[in-house]
Amino acid sequence: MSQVLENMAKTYDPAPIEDKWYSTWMERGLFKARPERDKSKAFSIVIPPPNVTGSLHMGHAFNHTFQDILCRYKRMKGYNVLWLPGTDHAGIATQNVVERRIAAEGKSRHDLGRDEFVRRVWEWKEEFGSRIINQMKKLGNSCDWDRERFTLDEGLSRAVRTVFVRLFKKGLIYKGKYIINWCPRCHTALSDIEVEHEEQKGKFYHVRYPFVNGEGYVVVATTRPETIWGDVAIAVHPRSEKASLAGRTVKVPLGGREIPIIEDIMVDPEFGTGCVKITPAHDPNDFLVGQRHNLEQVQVIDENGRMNSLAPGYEGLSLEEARKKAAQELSDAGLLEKSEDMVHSVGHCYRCSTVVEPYLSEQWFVKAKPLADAGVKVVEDGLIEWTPEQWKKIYYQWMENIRDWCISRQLWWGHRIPAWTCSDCGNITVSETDPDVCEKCGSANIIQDEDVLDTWFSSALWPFSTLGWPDKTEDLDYYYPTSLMVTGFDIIFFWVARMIMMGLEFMDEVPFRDVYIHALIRDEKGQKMSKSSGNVIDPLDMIEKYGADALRMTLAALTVQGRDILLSTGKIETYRLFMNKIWNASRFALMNLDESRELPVLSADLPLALHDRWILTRKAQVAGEVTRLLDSFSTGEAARLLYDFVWGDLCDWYLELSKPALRGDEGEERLNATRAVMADVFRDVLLLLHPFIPFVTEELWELFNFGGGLIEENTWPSGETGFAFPEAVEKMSLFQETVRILRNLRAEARVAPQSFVNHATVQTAEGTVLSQVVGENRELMQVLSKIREIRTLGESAQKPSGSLSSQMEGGEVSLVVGDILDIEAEIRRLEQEAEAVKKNLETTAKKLANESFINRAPAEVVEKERERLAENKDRIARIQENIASLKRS
RNA sequence: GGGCGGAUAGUUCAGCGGUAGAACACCUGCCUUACACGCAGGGGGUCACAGGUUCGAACCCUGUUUCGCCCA
Repeated sequence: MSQVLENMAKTYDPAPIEDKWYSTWMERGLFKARPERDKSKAFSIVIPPPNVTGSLHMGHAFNHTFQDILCRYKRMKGYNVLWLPGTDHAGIATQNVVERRIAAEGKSRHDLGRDEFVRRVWEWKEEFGSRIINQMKKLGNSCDWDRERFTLDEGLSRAVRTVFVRLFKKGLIYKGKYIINWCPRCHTALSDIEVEHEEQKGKFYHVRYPFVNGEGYVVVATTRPETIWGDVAIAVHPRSEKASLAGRTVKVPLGGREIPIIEDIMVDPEFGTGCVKITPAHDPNDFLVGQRHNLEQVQVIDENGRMNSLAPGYEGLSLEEARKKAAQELSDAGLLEKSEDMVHSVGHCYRCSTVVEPYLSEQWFVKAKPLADAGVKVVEDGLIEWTPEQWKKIYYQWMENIRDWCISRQLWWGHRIPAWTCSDCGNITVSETDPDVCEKCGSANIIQDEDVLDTWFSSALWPFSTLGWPDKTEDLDYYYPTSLMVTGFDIIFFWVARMIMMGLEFMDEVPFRDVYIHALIRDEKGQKMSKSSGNVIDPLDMIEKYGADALRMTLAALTVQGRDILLSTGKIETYRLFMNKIWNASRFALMNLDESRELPVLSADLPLALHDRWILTRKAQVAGEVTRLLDSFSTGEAARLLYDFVWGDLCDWYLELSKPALRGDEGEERLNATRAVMADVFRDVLLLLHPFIPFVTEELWELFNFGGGLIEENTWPSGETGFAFPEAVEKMSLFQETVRILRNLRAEARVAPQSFVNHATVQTAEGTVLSQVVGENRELMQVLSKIREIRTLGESAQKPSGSLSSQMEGGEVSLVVGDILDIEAEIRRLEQEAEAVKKNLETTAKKLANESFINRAPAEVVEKERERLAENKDRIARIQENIASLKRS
């Protein structure tokens, strides 16, 4: 045995191989993208940038595996591939992490001051930012790491500023005092989509507001009695029975302010009491009502989510405390009519889950409508294809109802807004370079806005900012628009939609041609993986335990359109076994190819056996199919097809069938032919598997010595090989069926697995395919079924007595066992078989008895049914005969 | 309230007009010279329910039930 084989472990161990090959790929510049002349060859993907301070979770692993499969596939197809990696500065999340860190030192960011705090975040980024990048490498990501970007790096910051300034000058960015979503814990504004709504139990308080003049009161229902302090009006619907109340004045039951009853169509007369209290500073709908009616905005809640001094006696209370106290106070005053249980939807911060407060403050906004209109049009025009298509609808729905985007965040970590307010004239100067003086009055008394931009603002520019924009770069020219965007449905609004809007606005072209939206990874019970529920499966643990290939193959094979993926270690285990299978199959092949270091070449004049022609044909079919599947982003089906082909066709059948020839039992020529076929099949199988499991295939490629450099530098198997024999597929399936029946009969007869049965017969009419198959492959059939002699018998021939038999397409297979010990049992078995055939026969007969079936069904379907009927009739007759003969004996 | 998706073997899921499939799990038996991380054989399903379209429906249509997600 050669050196190579001796070094090949009996069990596949990924650990020593994966790191070795990743460094080799890097050294050889395999992932390096180089723009060239022919633009039609460009294939580019920008990675959805993970949070720089995060670590790789299963969602990333899944997302990246998908992209990596396509990138590697495209390289092998001859494309000029760029997979551009990078990370995101994740404003809120990262700032939170660092704040927590310094809190451990007993300090707040305010103690440090802005500059020092930002310095500390950068420090943290330098320390941990490379972690996730290294984790991506462990997975095998074939990114061009020389082009790695970060949303806060110099170039991207320049892009952000350029975009901000241009949008501002175009009137698409404005500053204003509006009600926004405020996270009292993160101390920042959030955009609408950063709020997660959740159904919660609460109380619906029915509160009396007494009239100022005269007796009586109106009843208003609210879930938030603490905001009564900020009430400035009561609204009724103009066409409801309550409309007559309009114009009267009531007294706010807390604080006693006198407020008017007004009419507004926002009120739903059917809901609650039909009277709504208006608190413009603390409710988004009320805010709009307040604007329409020019109402005062009374703010009674502060930025920490506590009551302020405008609510005397409540100052400093949390909202929950205030709510309780208000309810109590109202009840004591006899002003609480009733309180009922109610489930209502409450907004939470998507970063820290704190209840979000509608909060009145001055913020920056993007006027989204004009941008969204363009974004809808390009999708309608088919310039961006969605897979699966259903997500298009969700996209339209959101884009068509888009609201202005609040982009300012009260954070320190992020792109600081490039706007300077003049203390003298109040003018705002917005500029790409830091200005020294006010552009209007020339005063040097200008102060930069304290806020930073939403991280998603910079992410929206990712497809072009990473390629060098605003500069005109070669990369941008060659790789933009990118080919494909791969991401989860949860960030269609956050990211996909905004990239489309920004791409169109600044590049005048879509950011990507295809969007592939995938599902989420969940645990085996279907729960979302989260640290708090302790059900996280860490991809790095899995890589360490099973190897990156096994994890990748699992993720690929489990991919199904439109369904979440329920992952468990058991599933990864299954695919780890597949790695071992490929490894050992290759080991077997190598043992038999090894004698001559030169690889045998497949040629037309070699004596090919049925199974050779069959495996070559199947391989070509599979190659064609996998190609088609990958072109339509069906990585899951492709992976499953390859799994079945390798394990089922190649290992279970072909390798077993090749053994006699490889032992030399069939002579020199057959030995050579078998080697040539085997080498050819393994070569293509490794190529086809490579995008899915790059490490083990690279290792095996080298062991086989297939040449052509690294495996990925070789050409993708097209499926058109010139070695396809369609008739071999049908013949092989008859061969397999015969063997299966023989094995089954052996088991029925309780023949010990290792012992040989003397003989068996296959009874079939002269000249059938079956008789041909048996005639041409007798020895192999005997080997696989462990029978010394298999004879073919003509239709009318007398079958040897004492045999167990079973029917198959075109004939009867019998295992001759001499004395049948249990004749009764055998009769029962045959009767069962007859019963099954009869059932089939009945359905077929019913169909054929139906005149409209004969008339309307396609001719070939009818023909097939007729054949089936005849076949089943024969089978039953033969079984009956067998039963009768058993009964005679 | 509006929308989307799922319901197929014990479990996880393929299949999406022409006689129901895989993987795990289960049962029987095997260390057969690549692999016991393996091999061979086997059992197991009114394809949620009710209508409809069709010669023919797990598959298409309409309802119902139920689970999950998104938006308000």
